Amino acid sequence: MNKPSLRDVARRANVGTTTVSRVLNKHPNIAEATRGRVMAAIEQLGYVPDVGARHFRLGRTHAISALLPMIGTPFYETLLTALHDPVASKDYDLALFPLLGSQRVRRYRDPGALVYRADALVIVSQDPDELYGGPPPFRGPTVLVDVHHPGYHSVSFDNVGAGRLAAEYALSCHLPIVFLDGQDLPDAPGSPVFAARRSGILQTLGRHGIRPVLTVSVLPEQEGLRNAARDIAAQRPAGPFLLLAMTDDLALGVRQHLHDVNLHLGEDYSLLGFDGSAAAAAAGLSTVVQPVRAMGEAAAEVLLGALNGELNTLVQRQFSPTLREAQSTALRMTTA
Amino acid sequence: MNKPSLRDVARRANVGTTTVSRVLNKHPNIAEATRGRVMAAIEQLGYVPDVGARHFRLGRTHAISALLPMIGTPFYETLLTALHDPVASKDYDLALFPLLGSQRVRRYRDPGALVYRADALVIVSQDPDELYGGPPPFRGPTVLVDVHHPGYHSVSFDNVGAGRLAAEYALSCHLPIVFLDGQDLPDAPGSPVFAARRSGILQTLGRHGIRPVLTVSVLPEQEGLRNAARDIAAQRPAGPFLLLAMTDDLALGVRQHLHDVNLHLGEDYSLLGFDGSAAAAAAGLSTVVQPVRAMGEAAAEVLLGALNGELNTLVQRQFSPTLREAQSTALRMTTA
DNA sequence: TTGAAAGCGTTACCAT
DNA sequence: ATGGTAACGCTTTCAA
Repeated sequence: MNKPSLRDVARRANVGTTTVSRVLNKHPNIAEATRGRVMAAIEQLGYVPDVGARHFRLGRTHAISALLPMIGTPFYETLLTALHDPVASKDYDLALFPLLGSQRVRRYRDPGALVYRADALVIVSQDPDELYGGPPPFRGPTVLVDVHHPGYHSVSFDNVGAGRLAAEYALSCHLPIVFLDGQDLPDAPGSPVFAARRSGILQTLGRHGIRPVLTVSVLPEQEGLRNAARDIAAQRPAGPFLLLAMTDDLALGVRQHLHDVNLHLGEDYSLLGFDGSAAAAAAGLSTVVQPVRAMGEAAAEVLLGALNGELNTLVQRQFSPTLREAQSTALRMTTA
Repeated sequence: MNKPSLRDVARRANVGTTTVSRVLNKHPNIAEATRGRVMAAIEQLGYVPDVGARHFRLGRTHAISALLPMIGTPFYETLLTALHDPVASKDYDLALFPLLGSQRVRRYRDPGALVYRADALVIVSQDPDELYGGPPPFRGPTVLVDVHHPGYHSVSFDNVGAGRLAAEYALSCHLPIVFLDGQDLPDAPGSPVFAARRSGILQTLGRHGIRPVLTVSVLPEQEGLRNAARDIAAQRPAGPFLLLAMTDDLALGVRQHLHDVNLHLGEDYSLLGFDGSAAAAAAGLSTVVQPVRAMGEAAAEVLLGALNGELNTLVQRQFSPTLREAQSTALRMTTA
C-alpha cells in the first residue's frame, strides 16, 4: 500500500481536498461534524501530511540553517541552545551544518546544498567573504554571529575591545607578560576572532610601551600545549610572570603541562584567559567574559525580525566584554 | 524580478523544458549546440534550480538527518566527521539535529518536523523507545549509533565489555578501588551507556568478591566535580587507591580538584578513565578506548547500504573496547 | 536529438 | 460551510 495522500483522505471522508486541507491547518470555518469525519479518515488511513509538498507549494520551509565551523565545543552548545528556543517557539526548525573540516567547504558553495533549503541562514564564526569568496548562494535573510561584516546583519562580540581589556588588566598586574597566542589550523580559513583579540592586546600593550617578554604560538591541539609548556619553562623570565592565553581552553590546557614541568599557578605565574567558559569558572581562572547566551538570544531576535520582514535596516549588534577575576591572578596582589 | 524557473530558461534558449532538465542532469543525448544555448540562458538569467521542487518531484531529498542528544563534546565531533565523509562522497547531505535539552524532544515527535525530511535517519546515543515511546515517526531507513536495539540497524560499542575490561585492569592493580560514577542530568532520558558500563564494572568486581571501597556519583557539571573531590578526600582509604572514573572528562576534571585538596596523581592515587579521548592521551591518562572514528565509518557504510536497498537483513555491528595504558596508573608498578 | 504534457501533494482562489 | 481546479517547478514517459 502506498503512502496515502490528502486526496485519499478526502475521498474516504466524502469531502473535497480543500476541506481536508482546512482541517489540517485549523481553519475556523469548518463544521464540527465534517471535521470529525475528516479526522476519522486521517486516523484510519494513517495519513501523514507530506511536508515536502507543503513546503514546495508554500515556497517556505519553516527551517533555519546554521552554518558552523565545527561542533564539539561548549561555546557552540551554549550559543545554539540560546538561539534555538526563541525560534522554536515561533515554530521554526533549526538544522545544524558544521563544516567538520575545511575541505568540506566546497559542498557549501553549491546553491542546491541542503543547507540552503531554509527560510533563513545563520553563519557562525565565519566571514562569508572568506568562506565563499563573495556572498553566500542564498536568497533569504542571513545573519552573522560571532563575526562582523558591514554587508550583513550581525551579532558579534567586541574582540578587539576584549583584547584591550585583557591587556589593561594584565598591565595592572605589573608582571612580565608571556603571551600564549592561538594559531589557526593550517588548512582552515583564518579565524577573525584570534586576529581581533591579538590586535587589541598588542596595540594596548604597545601604547604603554610594553611588549610581551615571550610569545608562544600554539595550535589548538593537545600535543601543541605540551610543547608550549616546555618553551615557556625554557624561555620564561626570571621571576613570576603573567601568562595571557588567547582562550580559556588554551589557558587550562597549558596549566596542566606547566605543572608537569614544575611551574605552579599562583606561585610561579598568574593566568588570564578569554571566553568566560564554565570550565574557567570552575577552575578559578580569571577570564575576559563573552556573553554567549545573550548573543544567541539576540541572533534569534534578529532572525525572527528578518523573517517577518520587520527589518528595513541592517542590524549590527555588538556585545562588550567584561572581566571576571578569580584566584588565577591572585599573584598580582603579592607583587602589586 | 521573480526567481527564474526552468521554464524561463527554456523560453530564453528556445528549447523545451525537457531539454533544459536534461542539460542540468547531464543527460548524454544532447547536441553540443543546444547545450551551449541552454547554458548561456542559465547564465544570463542567473537561474538556480529549485531543489525543493526537485525533491518533491523525485520523492527523495538526498539528505540524511542525525539526531543527537547534544553537541559540544569531541566525541560527537569525531563521530560525525567520520560519518560525514563517506556519505558526502555519495552526494548525500548531512544535517544535524541536537536535542539541545530534553524539553525539546516534543518537537521531534511531530512527523512533519524538518528532521524527517530526509532519506535516512541516524539516531545517536539514544534509545528510540525512550525517545519516542515507540518507533520514530519516519518511514525511511534508520540507523542507531552508540546504542543498541534489537529492532534497528545499529553500530554500537560494547559498554558492558568495556566495564568488564576496566574492572579487570583495576583488579590487577591491587589497590583499593574508588568508583567515580557518572550521573545523568535529572530531566534527561537516562543514558544506556552509563548503565552498561556500570553493570560491567560491578559484575566483574563482584565475581572477584570485591566492591569499591567508596562510590561517588557525580553530575557531569563542573561544580559537581569539586564536591566529588571533597568527598573522596574525606572518605578515602588510608593508603593509595585506584580511582576508576566513568568517563575521561570526569577523570580529568576531578584530577584538577583533587590536586586542590592535596591528593596527587601518581603519589596518592592511580586514575583510570573511559573513552580514549584525545585529552586523555595528552594528559597521560590510562583509559578504555572506544574506536569512535571506526564507528562513524561503519555507520556511514550501513546507511549507504540501506539507502541502496542492499540490506535485506538487520545489521548489528558492535565494537570492542581496548585498553590504553599510560602513566596515570603507574602506581600499580610500585605496589604490585 | 528534441518536445508536449502528465503528474508529484499541497494550498488558494473563486465559486456555490 | 464546502468543493472544483489551477498552480507551484521539476522529471519522465511517450511520441515525433
